Amino acid sequence: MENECNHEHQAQKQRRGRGLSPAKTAETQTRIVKAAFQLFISGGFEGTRMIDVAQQAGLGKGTLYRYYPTKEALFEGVLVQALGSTVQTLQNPNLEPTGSIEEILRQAIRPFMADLQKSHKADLLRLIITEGPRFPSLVAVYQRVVLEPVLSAIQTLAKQAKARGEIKSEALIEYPMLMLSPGLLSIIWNGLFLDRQLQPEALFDAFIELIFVQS
Amino acid sequence: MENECNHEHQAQKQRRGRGLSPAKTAETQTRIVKAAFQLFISGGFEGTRMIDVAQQAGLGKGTLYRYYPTKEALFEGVLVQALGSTVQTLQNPNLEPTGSIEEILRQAIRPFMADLQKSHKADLLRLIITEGPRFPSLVAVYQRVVLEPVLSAIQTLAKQAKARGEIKSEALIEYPMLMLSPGLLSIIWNGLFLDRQLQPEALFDAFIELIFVQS
Amino acid sequence: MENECNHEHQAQKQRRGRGLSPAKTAETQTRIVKAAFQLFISGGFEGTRMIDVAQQAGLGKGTLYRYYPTKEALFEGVLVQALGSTVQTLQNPNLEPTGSIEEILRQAIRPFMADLQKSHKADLLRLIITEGPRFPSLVAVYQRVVLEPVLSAIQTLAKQAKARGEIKSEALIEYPMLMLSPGLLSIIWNGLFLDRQLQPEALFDAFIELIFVQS
Amino acid sequence: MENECNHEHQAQKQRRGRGLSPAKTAETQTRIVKAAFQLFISGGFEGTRMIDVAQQAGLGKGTLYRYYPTKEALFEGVLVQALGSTVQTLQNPNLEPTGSIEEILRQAIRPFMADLQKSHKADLLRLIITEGPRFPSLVAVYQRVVLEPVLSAIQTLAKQAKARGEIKSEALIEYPMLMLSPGLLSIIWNGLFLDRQLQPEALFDAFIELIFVQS
DNA sequence: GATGAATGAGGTTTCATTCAT
DNA sequence: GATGAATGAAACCTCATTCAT
Repeated sequence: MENECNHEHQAQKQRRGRGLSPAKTAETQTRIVKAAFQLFISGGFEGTRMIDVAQQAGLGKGTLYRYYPTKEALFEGVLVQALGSTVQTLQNPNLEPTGSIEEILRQAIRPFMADLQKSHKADLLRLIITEGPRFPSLVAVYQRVVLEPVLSAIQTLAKQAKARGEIKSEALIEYPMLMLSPGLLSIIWNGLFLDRQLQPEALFDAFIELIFVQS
Repeated sequence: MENECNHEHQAQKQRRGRGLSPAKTAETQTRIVKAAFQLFISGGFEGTRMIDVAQQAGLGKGTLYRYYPTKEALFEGVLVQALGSTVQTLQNPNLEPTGSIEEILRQAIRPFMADLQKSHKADLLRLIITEGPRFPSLVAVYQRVVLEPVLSAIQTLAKQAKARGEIKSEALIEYPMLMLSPGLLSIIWNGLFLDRQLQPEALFDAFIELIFVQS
Repeated sequence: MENECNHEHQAQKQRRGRGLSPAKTAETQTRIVKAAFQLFISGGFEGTRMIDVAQQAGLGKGTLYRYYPTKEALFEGVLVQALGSTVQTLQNPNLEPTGSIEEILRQAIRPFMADLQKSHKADLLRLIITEGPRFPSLVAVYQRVVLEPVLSAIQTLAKQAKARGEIKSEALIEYPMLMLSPGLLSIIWNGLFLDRQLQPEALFDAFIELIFVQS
Repeated sequence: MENECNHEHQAQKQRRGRGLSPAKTAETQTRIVKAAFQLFISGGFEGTRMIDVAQQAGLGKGTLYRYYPTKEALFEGVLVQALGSTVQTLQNPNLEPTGSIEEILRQAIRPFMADLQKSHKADLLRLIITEGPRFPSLVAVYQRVVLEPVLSAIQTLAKQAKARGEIKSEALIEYPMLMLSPGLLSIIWNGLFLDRQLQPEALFDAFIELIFVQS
């Protein structure tokens, strides 16, 4: 009753106070990352000004630079942070070996597709795609911690499917990334054609159907 | 103060036309577009300076501005021009109705895939993807003159395939863009992972195989 | 919340005084001055950051500002302090009236020259020379407490020398600062040409020799 | 009578025009160097803002950067230019071998001393002294093109004087820079004690008198 | 017609200083 | 008393754009 949401108010209201606080640091960090991610998403790297990030986070410019020494560092920091949650998602293998490979694929990948939109993974990916050439190290990290594991898993499944005869072609063994192409397509598509969005799950379902629903 | 040398711009070249030497102009245009395209490809919109375009084209900055009044205009002009050749490619339907849909698809789309790399269509697409949000009108043009016709054609083929029983699923009818996802994947992939390039045709072949080579 | 420990600042040390532990304070002062002097020497006024001074002194920025309210105050405080030891050195007149003026000059000034390097007087002088225009009050103090007394003493000696016939010229009476020029030269020289240092004493000796070893 | 100082007016009046001119470039260059030198003299390197230089020169910031890509480059450029005139002065040896070494020294060095003030050589020297540590390359140039030749010449004269018996001491042979110390003293002195300026020539005369007028 | 010198808004970054804890 | 997170004025530098020649 008294003022339980006291600090929340302050965060919103752009507190002019400059005091220190033992745990405020973490909150400031969070505010920065959140603001920066949002702005980088909509404006890209070049299109985002440091002062906008600061204002969006309710901070002064200088504060930003206490946490990230350059705009590049901010960008990388934000993306690496965002990448962390992606990796966490991936670490829920959740692969029940019961059922056909088709089932397993659906179970394993579809949730990720569905998650692309709800979480900001699609935005993250779009950012990496768009700004990748400027941040090769970021791309390398992404490749190592996200892409390679996923491709390996898909390849393994593809081999099983081939072994079990559920798939005739070896194409998926050689090009496991094909399985991700519907997701990629939806990300790019939705980034360009704002008035005609595609559901990644729907696209993925269609893709699976195309592959398996034959005979 | 007086204006007696009104026709001074004619003096340079042939007397006939009133405009600036049309041949020279066209060549300069070409040089600009070529230089700008190349630079936009490697540096993106923000990363390309007008003076670099001018120098690359062997011109002065002022001259560049005679042809394109702003950097935006230059970018759009360049992309629209590049788009033109894409459209030309598309207008060779070349669809021989003989053979299975699979054959037709291969015949129709695979050359385009193979062409992605050789011509600079992949680069063009990457540019549109990257800078699209900043140039919505460009995206609209691309959608209208390239994407829609292609998707329509694919859809038509997909309907035929379904009708003929060559494909069981209706997925491709609803989501014809799926047929383009291997190409898109290779474009994005090659833009990010410079040390492990994917051949669009190979990816497309694998995709077709995955769909059709069943049981 | 409660305030019963109003005297908490006493608790740290002896009960008697009310002020902040005087010993601690003095030590902190010393640390600050030492750190700041060192940094001002190598970086000049503009080139020295307050945070570096604080860190070098093992303090927080805020603490630094408790002792010196501005960077200017710190600079002046440091230099005035350093000036103090110079003055002390000067107050050992040590002028034994026995022997020639040449002897007395050597005895009186040479130790000071030799001291220039060992102590940081050369650095101090260089700082005053370099930053003087920004701190006129400092220069005035230096002029009053160091320069004038020294010049007076030299002048007195020069008059004696003239009276005794040890020097023919009256130049040194009118321009007593000439006697300091070898020291100044070495300070400036050593500040510029780090790889070819000059010993102030050697230069001073040469100067004296030049003046007196004639006939 | 008509308007002979026509262009001078424009220079003063901060011409807003942006036009190009084949020879205006040199004038702009001159304006920049002049303005920058003046400001660097009074404010030092750190104390001079690029925008002030631009305004003082009647130019926009950007124009400054067309001519000098960084503040450091501007500083070095200005000093090197100023150094040029110093070197020119030195190249009038003007040493008439008639008369005593004392005469020659007076003839050779005194004009330079007298020139220190009138031209801006004293200011130049003060700048080099003050900012030297930040611009070692500049110091090296100065050492090579100005200092070494001068010291060599002095040394040669000192040897002659010794050989002729005009000087008993070898001090000047080993430390030829002593001959410059009165000049240096006056430069430093005048920079610090604005209300009690010393004439370099007077100081130099006194110095010479001290050395030669003996017995 | 072509040119490039000139411009200045706008962006990044630094750092002296404050003050809540 | 001490601390360092927060602040924002101010400095450097870039580059799209203009226009006199």
